[in-house]
Amino acid sequence: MVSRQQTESGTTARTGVEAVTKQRGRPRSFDRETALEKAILAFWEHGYEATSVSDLTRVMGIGAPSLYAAFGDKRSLFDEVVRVYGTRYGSFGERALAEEPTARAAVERMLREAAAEYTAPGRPHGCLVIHAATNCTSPEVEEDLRERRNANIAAFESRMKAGIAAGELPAGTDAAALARHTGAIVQGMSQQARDGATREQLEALAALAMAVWPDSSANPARSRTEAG
Amino acid sequence: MVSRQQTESGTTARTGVEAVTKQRGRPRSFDRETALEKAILAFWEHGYEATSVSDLTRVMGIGAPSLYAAFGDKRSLFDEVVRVYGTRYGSFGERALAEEPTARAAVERMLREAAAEYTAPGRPHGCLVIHAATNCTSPEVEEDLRERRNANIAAFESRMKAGIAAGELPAGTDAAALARHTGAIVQGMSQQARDGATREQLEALAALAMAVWPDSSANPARSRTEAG
DNA sequence: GCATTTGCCTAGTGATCGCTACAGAAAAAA
DNA sequence: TTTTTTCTGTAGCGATCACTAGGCAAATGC
Repeated sequence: MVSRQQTESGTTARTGVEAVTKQRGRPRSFDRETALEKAILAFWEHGYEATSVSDLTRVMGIGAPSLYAAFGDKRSLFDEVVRVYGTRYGSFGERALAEEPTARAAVERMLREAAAEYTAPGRPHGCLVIHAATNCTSPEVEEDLRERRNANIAAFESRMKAGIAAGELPAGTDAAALARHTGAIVQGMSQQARDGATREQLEALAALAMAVWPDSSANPARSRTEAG
Repeated sequence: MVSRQQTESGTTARTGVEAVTKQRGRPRSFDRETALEKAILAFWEHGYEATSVSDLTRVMGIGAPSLYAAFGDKRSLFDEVVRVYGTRYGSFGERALAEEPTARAAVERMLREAAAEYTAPGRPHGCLVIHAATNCTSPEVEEDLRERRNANIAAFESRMKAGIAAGELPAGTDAAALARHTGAIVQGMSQQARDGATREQLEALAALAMAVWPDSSANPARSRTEAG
């Protein structure tokens, strides 16, 4: 009765085969997935506290009781929003870390993609995880996203340590500092995307930031028109 | 009758000589400056929206009517808080830019001091201007601090351009990108200070970030225990 | 058809928001 | 002292907050 409401109704897995059983009562008059996407955009743009339930019902196109029946309370809706956001919009970092052959290539790709993602047209700028729960009345929400941010930095560090172990980075490389630096660049890029920076400006920033890597070439701060 | 209430009462400048004229009515029962400092700390820690007027009256130790009589409404109190914060806590950047002989030395000092300021004990961590007005219901407050952040980046850029003109930086240096990069580092440091980073961690991050400068030495990402 | 189940809509809950009217209290001016 | 001026405390304003009770609507099961 409780958890049932928050899952997509109409499908049940039975004996390994997905069987569609007709729901008994009145069917939902809205599409849960598109309503969730609207909620993602609203929370993304205005943050957890500044997005009221009446804001949500307006942009989702449903009444408050429908929202509570389908998603639980505001907090659990936000939790789902953060989870889906992570897989739908915030996974480029993990993907780069997992797919690129070196830590350096992974971070370079991540920063380049961040410049594009954080300024993508038709979406709120910047990163939801970085901005949606700052200055919250309820500390739990704030703490939840804080842990995600710190987990990201920890993931950077472990990837860099793997790079050191693999010999792709010098043995003396300070993985923790490099990871924190990468996190600061990502967070700073997200902030500046919110503050109106363009994709090109963020790309230049990111390219410059790559100069801190041990095997970088000299004179990175030269303009691209001169240095190529 | 309107602006009078918001200034410190009891002193009036007359014919160039500061004359203390006794106030006519009942004197204020609290010290306006210490109450303002409490408000600074409250807004600094929780941000504009998450700090309610009742929060303010509690930490300031005064009633709501006294607050409104002495500081105007919540918005104008926040404006004063931001202004005083800027001179009291947020001026280390300007000072470094103005006092250091080179742009590079100025940024290096600014980042080093930021690591200390953003983690100073007994105060909220991070920067009020960066964090206190994200996700606001009223866009004006958000825009006000956004303009301050962008003005800071513009100040970085003009200092770097001056450095190029003075010959202390290579002529091809991309001042705009370097300024945005510096802004990203500062904003990232502030975010990480809020997320629990220590002063030492931020100092390592800042030292690493200085490697993007044209005249930096090689292999900056090495640990200090090995390289220094 | 009828009963059951489930979702939607109206209308509201108590709590808190920013803010203020009003009366009493404390000072100087008369 | 009395009057005038200003501040303080109580008490409450309308608006909005997150949230929900209750009745109706729309589907299936019989």
